[in-house]
Amino acid sequence: MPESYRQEVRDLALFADMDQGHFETLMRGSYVQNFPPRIDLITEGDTPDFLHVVMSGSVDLFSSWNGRETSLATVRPVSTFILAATIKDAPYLMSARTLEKSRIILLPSEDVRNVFEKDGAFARAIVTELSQCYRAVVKNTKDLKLRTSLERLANYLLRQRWRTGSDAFDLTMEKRRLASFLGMTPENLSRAFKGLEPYGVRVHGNHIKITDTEDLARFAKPTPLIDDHST
Amino acid sequence: MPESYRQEVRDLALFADMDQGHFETLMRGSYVQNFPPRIDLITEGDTPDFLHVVMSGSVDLFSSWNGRETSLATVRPVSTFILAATIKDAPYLMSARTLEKSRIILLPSEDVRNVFEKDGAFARAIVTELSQCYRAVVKNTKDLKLRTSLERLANYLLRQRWRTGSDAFDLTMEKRRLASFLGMTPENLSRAFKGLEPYGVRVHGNHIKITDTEDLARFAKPTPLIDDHST
DNA sequence: TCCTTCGCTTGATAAATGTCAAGTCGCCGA
DNA sequence: TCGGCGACTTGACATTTATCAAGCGAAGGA
Repeated sequence: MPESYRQEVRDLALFADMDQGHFETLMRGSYVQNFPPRIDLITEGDTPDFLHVVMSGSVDLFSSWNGRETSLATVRPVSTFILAATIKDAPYLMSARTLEKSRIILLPSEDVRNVFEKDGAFARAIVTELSQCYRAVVKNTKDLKLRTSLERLANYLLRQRWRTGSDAFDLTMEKRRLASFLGMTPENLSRAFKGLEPYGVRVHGNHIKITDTEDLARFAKPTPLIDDHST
Repeated sequence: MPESYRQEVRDLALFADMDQGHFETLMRGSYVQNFPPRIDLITEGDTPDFLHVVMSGSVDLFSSWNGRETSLATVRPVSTFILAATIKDAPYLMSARTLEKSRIILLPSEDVRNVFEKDGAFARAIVTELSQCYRAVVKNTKDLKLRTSLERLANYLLRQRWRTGSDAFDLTMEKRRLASFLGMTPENLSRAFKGLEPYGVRVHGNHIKITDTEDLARFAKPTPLIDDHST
């Protein structure tokens, strides 16, 4: 087994405090794999084989029903996905595909469950991770149910501004995926960008410039209870 | 401290396997309280004082933003709420109010966190509970983003049919709250019920009768990946 | 360089959903 | 028994959002 990624995994909050022997057990069955862009990693409804850890690149979590599809989240390094399904040994609720070239570590689900049963520190780390995920989804639900698409876009842009620390930034995903993530069509997103021009939003391709943050915020009315993704 | 509710709590999956001494610690600071209907229990944005356990009655979890309000979930006996906020010691993302007369046990958040840090079995039980909650919210998000309001109502009715095991049942909440829960206005819900008549849905007050399940299911296209709330 | 492809935009239109106002109905207390 | 309140319904209308079709324009391959 290559040593190259052992330390990267060990440094993750999820694995940092666990027993060394248990960690070895996990690593023994694990492997790392490089995927090209647009490769399907998992399909919703399947049973978890591996816990996935994204080391580089990015992964789209999405779901389909009745011919429709929606993007639910983007996983960026370094974090895991499908943790809940792995622990419960329940079917995936979302599908996953790489967005770009990605390096992903695979930990056999059964090993993860076995170690989880024995290792209290690991269980506590999982609680922390799951709490974070749970709260993120709740915030997303509030965003969807309480705001119009224009308001969702405005707040999304303010979050990006906060994340990058700059009034000018590039969108981190295609507009079509952003539209899906925000729960609207690409056409509607295009018009929503236009609709935010009066509030000081300039768009050139995927480059965004916010010329009047105060004005945009007055419209968007951001709140940490929806828009602060760190707590 | 009254012994009356000790065993009820101990029997909950969340507390069943934990160390006896730790359980005593939790119970020492706890108390039970009876609330009338429509009483506010917690307000979003506040910091968790107590983990709440609903022993009887029911509690509405909701959220407000910019003068709008939406119902996110109903908590029924016996289960807890605001577990994630308690563990993370982060602000509540939802408000809670009793829907009916309710008996609720309150466990000081700090005690919960202290025991969580020491007790692996408790941590594992929390993981199980949080996984369940997380997956429930993801399913709800898929319901919201992939379905129209008519489809959401149709699938809701099929879930109720499944839950009660009968083609005829009463709605468990006011229509206005059901509308809010399903992400629509009361007016729209009223029309949606009408829109499902051709598929064999009869409504009299809050009594529902499904005369042609096959037909309704053909329209609703339920899937366990959204509608099975047990996994 | 030219051509194709694909994502994006735009316009016209349709469908879904929300808003406002007025009514109906049933329940509960005086 | 009689109001009166509140939830629900209904109709008319406005707004939001989706759909369909056409066109634009940048990126990449022949």
